[in-house]
Amino acid sequence: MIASALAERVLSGELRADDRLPSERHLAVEFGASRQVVREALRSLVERGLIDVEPGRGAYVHGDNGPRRFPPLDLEYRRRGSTARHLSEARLMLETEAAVLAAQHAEAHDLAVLERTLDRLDASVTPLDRVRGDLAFHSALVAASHNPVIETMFGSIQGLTVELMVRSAGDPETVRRSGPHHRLLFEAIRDRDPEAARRTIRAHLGIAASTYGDDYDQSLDTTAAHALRLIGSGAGLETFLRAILPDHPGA
Amino acid sequence: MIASALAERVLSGELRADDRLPSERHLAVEFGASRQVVREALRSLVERGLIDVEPGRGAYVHGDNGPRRFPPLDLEYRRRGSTARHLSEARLMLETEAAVLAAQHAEAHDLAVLERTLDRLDASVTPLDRVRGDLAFHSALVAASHNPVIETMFGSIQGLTVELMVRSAGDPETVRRSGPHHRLLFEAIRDRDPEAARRTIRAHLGIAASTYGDDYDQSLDTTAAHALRLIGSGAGLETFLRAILPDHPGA
DNA sequence: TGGTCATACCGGTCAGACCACTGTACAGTA
DNA sequence: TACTGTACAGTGGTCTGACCGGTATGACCA
Repeated sequence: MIASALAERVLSGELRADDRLPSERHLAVEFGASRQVVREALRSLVERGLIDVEPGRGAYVHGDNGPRRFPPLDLEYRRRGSTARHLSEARLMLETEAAVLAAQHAEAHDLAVLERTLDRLDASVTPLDRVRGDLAFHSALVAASHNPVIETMFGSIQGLTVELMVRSAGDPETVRRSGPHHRLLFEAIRDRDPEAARRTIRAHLGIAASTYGDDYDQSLDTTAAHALRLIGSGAGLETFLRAILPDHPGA
Repeated sequence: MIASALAERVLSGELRADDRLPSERHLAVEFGASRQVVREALRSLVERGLIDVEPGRGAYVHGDNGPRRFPPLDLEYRRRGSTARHLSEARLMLETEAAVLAAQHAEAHDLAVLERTLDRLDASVTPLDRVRGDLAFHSALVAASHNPVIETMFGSIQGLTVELMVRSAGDPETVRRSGPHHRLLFEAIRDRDPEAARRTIRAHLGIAASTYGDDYDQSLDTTAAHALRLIGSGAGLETFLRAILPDHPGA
């Protein structure tokens, strides 16, 4: 009840991004409840991404400033028995559409970001760098589509996408063959050539999919375990993932 | 901390669907914390959909039985300023891919469900019936893709899709022109013809997109308001939505 | 004017108590 | 012996009051 009422304040615009909510003690008085109940309600709102709570300062409506986290759906996908094939199919769908739209809608700022991520990717040395750079490039590509629905859907697979990228980054042959696609993709978008963009992204992700072999129709957990073996990393995937997506809730 | 530890138990399979969690008092002892802190952690898990809490009985791991709700992302899409165009583009992307995959992977059960929803759609009389039937058909189509990632993404726009469908259902010309596509789509899938499936779904959704006119690049809120005017419904969209998706959290 | 300290307020947590609900076991009655 | 009702243990839901560490502001002093 309290959670719903407060959520309504946020959703209705009564409270705006970065606004401070009344204190727990004030809310307890206002709703005629104990502070504990208020805290539980606030916890719900935190979990829904509507607010952020800062100890000693108060609770604030989640800001529109800075990079917004995408609602990750790793859990949902895992629980539905998704395989590497399912994920790859979905990723191909998203990035193909995004590339085509980017070739139509990308603005100067988008191109600058894309080029910057390209430079960074070219300068990558370690697998961690390469995965970071790869993710940045593909995220910039999807952002250049200027379709927030598609972007959000891509964000929902971001953590799992990192696992795919770990796999690709661990195979030198894959890196060698698919590497040039990044630049070609950028050029297709810069030159407003949707068909070239489509062909390039499909070729690019097709190569990544070919690294799977017997794992392609295995569950995502199996896939992730093998990914780290490929890059010979001593750390667990969780640690690796945190290095790349610090805000990502544990999968 | 406690929330993470418990989530891990659920995700690791240590606790399975419908298993009962230890009581709050037991968890408080186990984690050396107060019951209040345990309750807040449990509230987080509830909000994440991992568990259900039943007063007087205890907390249970969310069951795998019965129809699973898709995590709706209406709020996220609205807050990112999505328009009817963005939603339509994403929907076209999802359903095109789903139709192609369905033509490759649909099984006898899928075809039976599709045909049943077709019959129901043909028998529709009121706008409510038509929207219900339309949603059922398109959901069955996406399910026939046998890709849980794509299905989940489609589910994330389900509430907003209903709003699109309300719009189409309110225009007799749109209903007349796009109606036959449903049967054609079914036949393409039955006959294992991905290209026909692709063409048909694109034509089908293209007609729906043409009902927008000036609203196409307006925010989704504007679009929804106009939708109900088209069908001359006395009820608000919220009521209409609830009649179709009873479990849908308020948008 | 800048630095330090005190105070008010913030969220985080604890302990203990009480309430309504749920389920099981046992006693009483037909 | 079988059925029904009651009591009790256990459940989650909530309240009250207290204490802790962190934050921010204002007052005072050098």
